Amino acid sequence: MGRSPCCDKNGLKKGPWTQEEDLKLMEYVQLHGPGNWRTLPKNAGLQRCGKSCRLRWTNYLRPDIKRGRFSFEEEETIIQLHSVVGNKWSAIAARLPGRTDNEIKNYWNTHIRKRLLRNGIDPVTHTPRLDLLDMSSILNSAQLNLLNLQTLVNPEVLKLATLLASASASASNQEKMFLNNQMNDQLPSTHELLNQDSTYSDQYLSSDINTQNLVPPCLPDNQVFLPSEISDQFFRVPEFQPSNSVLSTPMSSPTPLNSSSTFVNSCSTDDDRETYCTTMFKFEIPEGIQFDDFM
DNA sequence: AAAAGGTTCAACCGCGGGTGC
DNA sequence: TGCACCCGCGGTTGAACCTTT
Repeated sequence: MGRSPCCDKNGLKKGPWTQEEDLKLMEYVQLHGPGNWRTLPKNAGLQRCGKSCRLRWTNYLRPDIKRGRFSFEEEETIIQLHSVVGNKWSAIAARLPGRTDNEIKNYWNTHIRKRLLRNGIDPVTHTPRLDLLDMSSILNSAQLNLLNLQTLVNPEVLKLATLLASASASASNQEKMFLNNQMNDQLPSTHELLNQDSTYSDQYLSSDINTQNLVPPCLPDNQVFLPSEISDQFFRVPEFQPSNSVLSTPMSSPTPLNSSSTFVNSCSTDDDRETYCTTMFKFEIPEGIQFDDFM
């Protein structure tokens, strides 16, 4: 015997709710409390199925729902939690008072996910997108355009590229698989990539910026990337510090002038956020890198 | 001014876990 | 133990709205 439908579809209304329906639902729930969604529509005089009523109540009519823009803090919380629990919207919503899972899911799909993709971060794994890293094409084009190199890649992404390139040149297939697994384990998370203002981002955002300063601080100048140098020093994972994070709510924490946090705290629009995040993921190839040595 | 394309988000759908009989 | 039902979750849809050409 198959599962019976949640409600009799015949004669039941679908689509947007009217003010009158909202009123009926709110009055009923205020009197009897939420629950018993199957019998609620009939008792409340609504031509809707229970599911539709529950959804309308939990996502829209509930009195404790917070409407309006997501704050930087909320956005940051969503990214952090998503990196841990994935698409568990209800779990994320539980940590954001007044926000519904549906609202968070929509916000993720329409705003955050796109921004991560634009910044070269896989929104599922929260790591740099390896599918975008066609190493040979990146490095070949780098070689061809060495004199006019303004590649815009996150330093972590470049490290990956150079590591993979050097590994490809010398490693067996098994070694390559091992290397890939190791790197997946050691890659910094999305939040960490967006949260490195205490390391390289300050340099990138400072007014006296120059090419030499753009060398990622965890890599020595003129360093040649070789398989033997795959070590923790290249994957220094910064300690999570919410107060310094990229997406902190304005005025959330006092920070020094010229810091990235100060910059972010001045962000008030989506454009500001986008500009900031884009800046975070830009850098130039340092002059000292010897491409020939690992090609 | 109008058409086309893009974006947003409320609402729907199907599935699965939990529970009671 | 198995079935029916309730409820909640995550994925998807489509209408409304906005932006671009």
